[in-house]
Amino acid sequence: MTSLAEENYLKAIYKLHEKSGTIVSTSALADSLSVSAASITDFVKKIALKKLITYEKSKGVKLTEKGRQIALNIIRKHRLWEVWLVTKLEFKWDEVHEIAEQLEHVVSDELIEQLDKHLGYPKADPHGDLIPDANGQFAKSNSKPLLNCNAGYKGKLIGVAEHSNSFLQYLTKSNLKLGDEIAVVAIEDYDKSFEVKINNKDRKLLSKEVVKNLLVAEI
Amino acid sequence: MTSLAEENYLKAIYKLHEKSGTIVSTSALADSLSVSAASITDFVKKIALKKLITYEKSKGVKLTEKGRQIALNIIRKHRLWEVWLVTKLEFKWDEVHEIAEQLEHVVSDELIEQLDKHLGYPKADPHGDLIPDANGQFAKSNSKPLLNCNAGYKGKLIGVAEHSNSFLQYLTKSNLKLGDEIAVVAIEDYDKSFEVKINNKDRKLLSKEVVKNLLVAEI
DNA sequence: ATAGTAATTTAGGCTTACCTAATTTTATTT
DNA sequence: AAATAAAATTAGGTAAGCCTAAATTACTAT
Repeated sequence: MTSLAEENYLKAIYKLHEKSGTIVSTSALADSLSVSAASITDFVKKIALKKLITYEKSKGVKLTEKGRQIALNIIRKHRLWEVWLVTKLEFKWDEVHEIAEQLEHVVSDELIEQLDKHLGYPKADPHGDLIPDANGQFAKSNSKPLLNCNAGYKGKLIGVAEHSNSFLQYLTKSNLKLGDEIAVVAIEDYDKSFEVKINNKDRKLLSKEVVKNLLVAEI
Repeated sequence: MTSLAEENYLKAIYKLHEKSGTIVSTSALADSLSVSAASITDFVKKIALKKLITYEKSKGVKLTEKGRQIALNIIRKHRLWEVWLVTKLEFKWDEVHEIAEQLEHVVSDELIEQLDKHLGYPKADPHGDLIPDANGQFAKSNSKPLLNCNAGYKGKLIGVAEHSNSFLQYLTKSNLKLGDEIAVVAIEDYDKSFEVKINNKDRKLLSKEVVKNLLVAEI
């Protein structure tokens, strides 16, 4: 029904739209999928005929509701597999992406149902990203970047806004993980670096770059 | 490195050779892969150039050691995934084949290592088929078809020689499963049907067709 | 407003893995 | 051994998903 390439295009479009909020350009897609712009134009025309996206010549593409549901299903599968890899197979959070990238394309609704059950119906993946349900519905979340918080704020680290290996490994090295309690002791006005206290114990200095990518919520 | 199609061809050649013991013919492969004979000839020439098989024009193909190792690795992955599906995800033994058929192509040595560990290093899949180790080595097995046993024989059901859904469902319906103790009470000479006793309790009549496909071993 | 640059599309091609129809080779039967 | 049937191969073609190079369209800056 939906080819591997189609699934990857739809997922990429979803993610780029999520990031920018706008119509997705040919070059953004080409970049994200590591495919030439010419190939994108070709492919995009084809899946537009299948009503998975709308395509405005020279402007870009948008997902239709049908395309969006397919993208969300892939994302659901990807995140469930990541949970499995970390909780059952002892992988680290920076080791699961490429494997989940393959597993997400396995086709079987019963498999995903049983996997979800096996994992205890998790709401988020190992990076704190919410897992949409079988209908593409997300739970509500009131997380915000730590950067937006003031001195005195106290909350829990519930996700990261950046998934690069280097960032994830930096956090691991710094002994920061999801669930940790973070209290903002002080904010340096000059460079927006944060002095924080982790789990009421360790004091740490975090750069603006870092706190921008830490997502926190009320305890 | 190895494409999906290549993996499936190598696996099919392995299985056909296992069954027949001979060189594998174009038509047997065409049949098994549901692909035209002409396509088989084409493809077989290509993978012969890659030294995965040897190809004798108009006679058939054989795996090279390299091809055999790839085939065994796919079989290893397939069987490990089947164990996972049955033991962790609560699937029935007649429901796992098509899903494992997809999962077997996921590429990650660490994944398979961790999966193997997670499952407790199983030696056999849910149908009793042995799982080769990472070097393509099988454990020894002394199973034989129940058909080859005499009246008075007592053994354990450790595998099946036929994997069709209808056979597996027949066994399930008959309340026969791996691990059951089977004692041969009598053999009807006329049609080679077996009267057996299961787990020292239920008496059952099994046709020749059935006992041919039940693999037993000493307790 | 127009030149220059960047983004996009068109045109023409390639590879992989398939196909059908025609031909050739091998096996079987009389 | 010749005739027939079955199996395998060759020849020519297709669709999917990619490519480069050239042409076009859109954006930016003076």
